[in-house]
This record gives sequence, structure tokens and C-alpha cells, in this order.
Amino acid sequence: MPAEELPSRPPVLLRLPVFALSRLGQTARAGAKAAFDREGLSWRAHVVLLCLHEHGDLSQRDLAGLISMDPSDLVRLLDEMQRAGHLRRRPDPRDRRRYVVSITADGTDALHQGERIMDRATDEVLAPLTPDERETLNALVLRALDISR
Amino acid sequence: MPAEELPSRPPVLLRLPVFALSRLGQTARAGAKAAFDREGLSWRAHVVLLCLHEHGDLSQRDLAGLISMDPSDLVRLLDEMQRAGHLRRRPDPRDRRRYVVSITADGTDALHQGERIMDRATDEVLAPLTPDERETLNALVLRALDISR
DNA sequence: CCTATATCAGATCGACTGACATCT
DNA sequence: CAGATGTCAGTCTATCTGATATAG
Repeated sequence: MPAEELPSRPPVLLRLPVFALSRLGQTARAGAKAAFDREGLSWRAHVVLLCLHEHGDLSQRDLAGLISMDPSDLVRLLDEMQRAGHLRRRPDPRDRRRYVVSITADGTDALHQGERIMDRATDEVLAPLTPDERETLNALVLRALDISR
Repeated sequence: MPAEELPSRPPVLLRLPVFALSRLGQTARAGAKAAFDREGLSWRAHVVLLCLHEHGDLSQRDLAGLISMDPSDLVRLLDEMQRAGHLRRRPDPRDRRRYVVSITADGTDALHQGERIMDRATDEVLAPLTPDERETLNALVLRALDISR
């Protein structure tokens, strides 16, 4: 329970919870993106690698669902990642409409590298908060997301 | 509606705090935007009206700073709002480079209408949370923003 | 026949950049 | 003169739509 000197009132806009949430979301995303850019990696690619590592091989449609990206946009991201040698696309023998997307050894390397970057970026974004506060924030964010989709 | 037994672990991506924050920010922004769209209003315009109501007359540059919008982009937003009769731009007699932006009576009406819309949108976004939790979330978000900008 | 998958082309929107006229 | 202000034009990115070929 940090004895916070409450700033009598935050600036107008930040008194709007949706505005504050939107703004923090932007800074979080921008911070992560910048951190990955600095190392010549893509944070969107990292998200894909994480899913592949966790769920194993996936179809493009399932992948798109997991990361809430439009399937048609995912195509181009996967193109880049394939060109970088971080994943493989192979036709699914059980359903010839689908491709089986799987992570490669190079992709796994990039994943580990990305995890370090992500950890540092998270630390920067949440720097003003204590570990307890970070945990509380995270729990509340997850609860808020459960219904608001 | 599957009765969610709390998944002992949240899906991969949501275990990344920056990802979860980014996602919640997106849904919050999208929810607000949709709510305003439905009523034929703009949530970005509402943010401007709020600032004008709180701070009184402002230059475009000061406005841009308050809402963290690029001044050159603000020009077009103000054009629309002026066309809608929600604000006035008048040359500043004390500094002829500047315009004094001020809210009109119609703008004040739109502000009040927007406040109702915003309240409902906020309720939707934070629906899964109790009032106490909402307050905690808000305080933590503000604290996180204080340094991470 | 209707649906699902992956793909492509294009529209749209918000954020950002660079240049410029006017004024301090 | 350098710097600030409002403006315009253009780029870039992410997101979203619509159409299509192929397969279930």
C-alpha cells in the first residue's frame, strides 16, 4: 500500500478511464515495438513465434484467431517470417486448403532473443510500479478483457 | 457462452503484460469509438471539447499538446468541428500567429451528450470489474503513465 | 451448392514528416 | 536572424473490405 501523495486531480483526459487505458496501451505497444526495432526484430513476429512455440503447429486461420489479426494481413507477416527462415509453411495432408505453419530452429532462436527484449520492454513500461502493483494491474487487465473480448 | 472456469493460466499472449495492456487499450478505444459513431459523434472531437471546457480558450498548439495529437493532424479535426459549429477559431490579438480556439454553445451541448456516451462506453469496457477494482485499475494505470509518458 | 482457407488488391484511418507562409 | 504557429501535402503503418482460386 504505497502512501501515494495523490495529485489533487489528474489532467482532464486521464480522468477518463478509457482514455487512460487507451493511452497506456499505446505507450506499451510503442515501447515494445521500439525495443524490438532497435534489435532488428519485429514484435508482431515475436507474438507469432510465441504462439507457435506454445501451441505447436497451427493453420494460418487458427494463428490469426489467436493473435486477433486479420487472416489476410497475417499472410504478409508470415511471408516475411518465412523469408527470414523463422517458420515453415507446408501443405496440410489432412486438409489441402490449409497450410501447417511451424517454427524453425532459427525461429526458436529469435523467440528466445525476443523474450529478453520483451522482458526489458515490460520493465520499462511498468517501471513506475512495484512488483505487487504490476501483478495487481495485470490481474485486473485480464479480468477486464475476459468479457470486453 | 461457455461458463469459463478460470483457466489456471491465461492464453500465452495475455501472459505478456504489454500485450494484454495493448489489447485492453485497443478494445477500450474501439468501444468508445463505436459508441460515439453509433450516435453520429466523434470521440476524438469529444476529447477536444473536454479540454476546451476544462481549460477555457486554447491555442491549437496547446490543444495538440494536451491531447498528444500532432498539431498538423489537429488542424483537420478542428476544421470538421468548426464546420459542425462546435467551436470557433479567432485570431489571437496578442499573438497574431495564433488562433484562439473556443467552444460554442452547440459544442457544449455535444460535450454533455458525449459525456453520457462516454460513461456508458466506460461501463461496457469495465463491465467485468467491481467499482473497487475499477478504481484500483485506474490508479495503477495513471501511476504507470506518470513516468512511461 | 455452400462453406472454409489462403491469397491478393484496394480502401481507409491514424500517426508521422517535410515544407512553407506568417509572425514574434 | 532564429524560433514559434498554423497549414498543407505526402508517406507509412495497421486495419479492414471485397474478390478469387482451391478444396472440403
